[in-house]
Amino acid sequence: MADVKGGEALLFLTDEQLRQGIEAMFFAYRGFTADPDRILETMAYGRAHHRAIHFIARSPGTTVNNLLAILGVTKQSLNRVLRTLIEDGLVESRVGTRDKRERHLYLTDEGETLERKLSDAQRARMRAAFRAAGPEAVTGFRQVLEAMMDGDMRRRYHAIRENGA
Amino acid sequence: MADVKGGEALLFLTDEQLRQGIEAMFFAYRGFTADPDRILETMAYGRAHHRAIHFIARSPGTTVNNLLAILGVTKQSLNRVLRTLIEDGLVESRVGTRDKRERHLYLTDEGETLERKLSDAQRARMRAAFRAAGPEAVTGFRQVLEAMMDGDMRRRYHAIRENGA
DNA sequence: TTGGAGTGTCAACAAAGCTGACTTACCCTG
DNA sequence: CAGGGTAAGTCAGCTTTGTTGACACTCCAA
Repeated sequence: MADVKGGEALLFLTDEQLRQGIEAMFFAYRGFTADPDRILETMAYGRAHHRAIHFIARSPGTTVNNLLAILGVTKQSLNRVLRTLIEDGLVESRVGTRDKRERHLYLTDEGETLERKLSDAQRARMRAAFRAAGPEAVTGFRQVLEAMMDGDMRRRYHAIRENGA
Repeated sequence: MADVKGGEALLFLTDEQLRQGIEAMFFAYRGFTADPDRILETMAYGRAHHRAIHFIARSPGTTVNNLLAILGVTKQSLNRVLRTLIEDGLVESRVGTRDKRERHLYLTDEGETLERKLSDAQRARMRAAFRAAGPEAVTGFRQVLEAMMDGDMRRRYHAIRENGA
């Protein structure tokens, strides 16, 4: 393992290579969020609303606490976003049946319409990038991103994959 | 897992695959910024300061206008950040010799010390991710990220690579 | 029945983005 | 050399999205 890597490591782990990776992340993330941002700024919503909508769409019936952990923000911050989405009729909050303290979150039809609009735009860019780079590059892309995550984020990433399939 | 892979080449543009790519970007970006953020929050600086410091370090003598274009923010927003960095003696602003309207930006020794501290942390994570994923994955990672950028960001990305080498 | 967990809310604040309007200094061209 | 445009800086005011801290309510479980 260490031997195999020795020569290659010297080539691709120079500071210059790493810096380029860092800058690639920075510029690519801008592109990644650009399309949804453009849509959102025509309404009274921001990126935070998009994130909430995305993960509610992905795991319908998720609790507030679970969403909190996924998004990594305080409940006060999430609550403000969630409240506007509920007021505007995009998200429905149902009291739990098993545990009535919990609120389970669902998108309404209107919420799903917006979700589709946002994710269509984001997926279109992702699709174009995947297509341009090719399937092998996509595999590598995902491997590096996964390795870049913090441990608990990686766990959540996998949990959602199982859930959302 | 191995036999699934053949089909993956055909299936990698399904909505589910694209969604996983989107979520991978989200969670990975969190990891990407986590280490510098931890360092920055012990001082009076934020992510915006880090970005300015990074690109000044990368292209010493860059002008305010150039930095503006790279970062994609308004001059008012950048100016606030830059002003504190100059006041604190991390960045030096020199009047241009050829064109005296321009200010050329350099890191001071103190600025370079912080830059190194931040970028060491970020590079360490990038290095670990690159090492874990392997050189082929790194190539794919960069191909996909580059394809995800907006056109002018891609141009800047390459311009910096030439500059910074 | 009491303690703790999950949730929601209020208040106050900070970081970092935005627009618009304006000044100062400077370059370049007619 | 005058005028128009460019680079930078600044002031004021606003928005989004994050933060703490304090507190109330509901409900489960020991």
